[in-house]
Amino acid sequence: MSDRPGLRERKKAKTRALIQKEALRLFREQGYAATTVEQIAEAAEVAPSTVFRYFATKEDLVIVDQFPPFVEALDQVPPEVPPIRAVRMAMRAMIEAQTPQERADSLDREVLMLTVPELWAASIDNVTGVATTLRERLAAREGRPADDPGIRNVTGAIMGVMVGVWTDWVNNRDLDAPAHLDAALAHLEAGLPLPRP
Amino acid sequence: MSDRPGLRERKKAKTRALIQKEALRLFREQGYAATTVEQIAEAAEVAPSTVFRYFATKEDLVIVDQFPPFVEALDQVPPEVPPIRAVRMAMRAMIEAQTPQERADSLDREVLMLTVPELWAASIDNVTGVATTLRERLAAREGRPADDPGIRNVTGAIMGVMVGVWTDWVNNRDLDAPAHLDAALAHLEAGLPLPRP
DNA sequence: TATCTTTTGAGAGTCTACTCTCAAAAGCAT
DNA sequence: ATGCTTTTGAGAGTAGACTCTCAAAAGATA
Repeated sequence: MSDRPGLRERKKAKTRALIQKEALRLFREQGYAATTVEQIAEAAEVAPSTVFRYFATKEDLVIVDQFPPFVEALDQVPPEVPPIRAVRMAMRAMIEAQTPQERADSLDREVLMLTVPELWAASIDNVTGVATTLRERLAAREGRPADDPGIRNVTGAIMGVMVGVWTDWVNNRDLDAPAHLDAALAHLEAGLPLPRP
Repeated sequence: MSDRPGLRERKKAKTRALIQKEALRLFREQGYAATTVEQIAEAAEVAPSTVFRYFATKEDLVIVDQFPPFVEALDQVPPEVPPIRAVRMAMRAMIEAQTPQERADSLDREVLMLTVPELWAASIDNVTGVATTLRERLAAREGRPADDPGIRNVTGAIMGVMVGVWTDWVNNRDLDAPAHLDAALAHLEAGLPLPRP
């Protein structure tokens, strides 16, 4: 009854990964809209219909739900830690848990998502889902109702600051994104002071 | 040489407005994706090709650039006012300058944009444009470079808080959006305190 | 009214994501 | 090897956004 995946399963996983890899490469090289599913199929050496068997829509080739690990990390931060600091810590923990390869891949994918409007659209459910979950968790931590405006504002500000860092990073890939993210959250935590010269 | 618009021009404007009005109605009633351009044409009693003559894409039926008035309002706030407060004041000024009808219409359109992923995508250029402009103006006000991380964080937080209010409002249209927006910015201005029970 | 210009409708045509069907191929179990 | 199940490829088909063309309609001009 040992069920280590059989050849069939392994092959499926391989095909799936290959299709996605080729798709991302083509998207990067010629743009998302300019790449047809047919081209992807050809690059991955499968039939177009096979592509759709693995990914229901073209957009699904890019979208990944990266959130669960973050929530886990957040849940491990002791509840007396205030919200923004908790998010900061969870963020760090998550990033440190990734291998450099994983980190590079996920950042890569994020660039695509932030850069291509269609993808940003397709992932919006994801993003609002993240915001909602984050809000619920933070509310729970603080012993407040989920619809508390204060919690909503904190969550919004966190998301906004993160998007700010991302976009900066998209425009300048040399930036150390994790470090900037941490610094930005620290700044937010301090109440966003802007000392005048 | 007086050129008050002739009949032709007036008719064009009317047709354009009618098409857009019918489109928005249909989008509201049956959803964006479920509404075909053919239906819009039929509702507006024009040929489908006419719809495309007025609006290059289906998305263009919804998208409007609402930002310039806000920038103007912001520029009128004296430079010694700190950024978040300045935004707050500009926001208020802008809202108060609208007629109730205009206000209702623009809020209506915003719901659509926030609700329908395709539209959110189509307007993303607009949104990032807003963020960029806002960032530049705030940087100028504070006498800092446009790429200052502190300014980026403030801008991001402002945008994030605003989106938070919008989404709350989408889920509960009875909310007094302008009031909530103002309160949220005030909260942000105060450094997002969350006193524990 | 007669002529010139602009706008419109009709409709055929393109492109591409996505669906469906069915038979061939490939892994699987005995 | 033999039959059973799953996966695949081939290919035809649909839908809907968007394009193009051309002749008819309508506004402008004199």
